[in-house]
Amino acid sequence: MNSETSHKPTKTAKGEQTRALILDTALDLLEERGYEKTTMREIAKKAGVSLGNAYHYFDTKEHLIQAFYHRTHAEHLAATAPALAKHSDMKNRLLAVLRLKISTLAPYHEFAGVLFKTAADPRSPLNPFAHESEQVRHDSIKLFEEMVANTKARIPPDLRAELPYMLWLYHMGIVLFWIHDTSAKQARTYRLIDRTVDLIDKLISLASNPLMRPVRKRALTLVKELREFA
Amino acid sequence: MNSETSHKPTKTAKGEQTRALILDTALDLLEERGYEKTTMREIAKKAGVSLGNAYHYFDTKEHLIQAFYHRTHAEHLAATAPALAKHSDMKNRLLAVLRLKISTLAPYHEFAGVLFKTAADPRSPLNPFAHESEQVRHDSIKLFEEMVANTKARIPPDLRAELPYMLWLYHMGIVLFWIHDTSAKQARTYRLIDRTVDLIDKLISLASNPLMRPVRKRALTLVKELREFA
DNA sequence: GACAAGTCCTGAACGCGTTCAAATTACCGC
DNA sequence: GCGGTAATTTGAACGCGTTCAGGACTTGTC
Repeated sequence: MNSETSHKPTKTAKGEQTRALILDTALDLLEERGYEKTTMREIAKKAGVSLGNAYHYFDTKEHLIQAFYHRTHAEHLAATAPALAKHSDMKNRLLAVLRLKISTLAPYHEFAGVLFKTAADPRSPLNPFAHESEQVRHDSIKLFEEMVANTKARIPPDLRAELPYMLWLYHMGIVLFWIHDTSAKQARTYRLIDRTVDLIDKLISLASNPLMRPVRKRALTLVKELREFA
Repeated sequence: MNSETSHKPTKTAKGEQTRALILDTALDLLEERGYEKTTMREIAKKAGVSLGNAYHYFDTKEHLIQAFYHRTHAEHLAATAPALAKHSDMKNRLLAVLRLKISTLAPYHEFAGVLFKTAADPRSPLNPFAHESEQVRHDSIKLFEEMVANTKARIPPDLRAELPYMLWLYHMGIVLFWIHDTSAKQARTYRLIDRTVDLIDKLISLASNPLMRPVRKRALTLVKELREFA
């Protein structure tokens, strides 16, 4: 909650306070009613500030979503720590990280559609590859870096180097699936996670086989380019 | 142009005419100025109809995009025919299909961002997995089905059955990359196509190896579920 | 404690997508 | 032709996100 460190700072203490007030009010309303049904006028009114003032702190309505990213990411990170301490093998770690991701996001399922809608727009500052989201993206990838770094499995260095980014991309795919998943309690997403993690584990072993070196090298070059593209 | 067969028909001939007029005007303006800068008022005015009338034929501004889908898909399909006749191996076919996809879409690069933005919203009728887009999606996949069906490479039947859908998904990924690609003439996208097609060709051979059967089975079950989910 | 230089805050106004009741026009059986 | 029904068309109105000129307030300086 108090981790909103990534916005341009206000000049006075009062400003900071107002900003936080608006943001908390906004996130409450957004969670309660969804994105479209929450208006900037409502947010301002409930926060007890003028409409124009809300726009003083948040350039657009979409910018409020950036804060949402930070909040859920922080929650996810916190939830993740004990699980990572408990398991030392990558398969179980990956499983835990992904399940926690979904359970963290669960309250926002209805709202998440808009989130990804705006995120998919290349011109939006919110798209995960945009400059403005670099901080969150980096933090997010870092989680997978640590996951990979501490695992003892025999993984060739070239693969090990790109694996965090690949897993991050994979995790984005899972979230995308979850957004479209209307099954009860998002059961399908959890099932997909179980299956894909299993498969990924197998594929990593496979790709680590010396015989696979040429294909692996080629694929990794590709991933590297993709990563640098962003 | 005359292939807009997928909308609920108007009741009079005049209506059909008006609808076409609005649509053509809209697509012209959208291509010229992009999505946000084109207003419904402008479209109506240039088409010589009232604002309300435009809304009589197109429920929302986004619905105009559906027509865009149809148009570019038809163009792509037409452009694709000679290339498919020329090549009989899958690698070159896939290469041709994808390159033509990008060159067909090229004029709309700026506009395509919004297109995918709305397409990513699970509640939008335009998202490629939605019911309303079933027709276009099906047609689009059909192209890959034919591509796979006519190829003589030794591909196990289980893989062959799912390959069209997998290639379609892959092709969506390429389009997504293209949308974010700001390099001159979208050179990076073309390079990505060259590389990935090459890799995919290798991976298909690999996956066809009898030793790979267990992993392949498992992966294909997953893909099948994914496909049926949509 | 007065002044200046910001910063914070206000609310009216703009243009947009969208809706709707009512007016107009086309169609069809007689 | 004629009337009636239904489709087409209109334009005013609504609520929204966003902008902006200006007022109120804070902070630092002497």
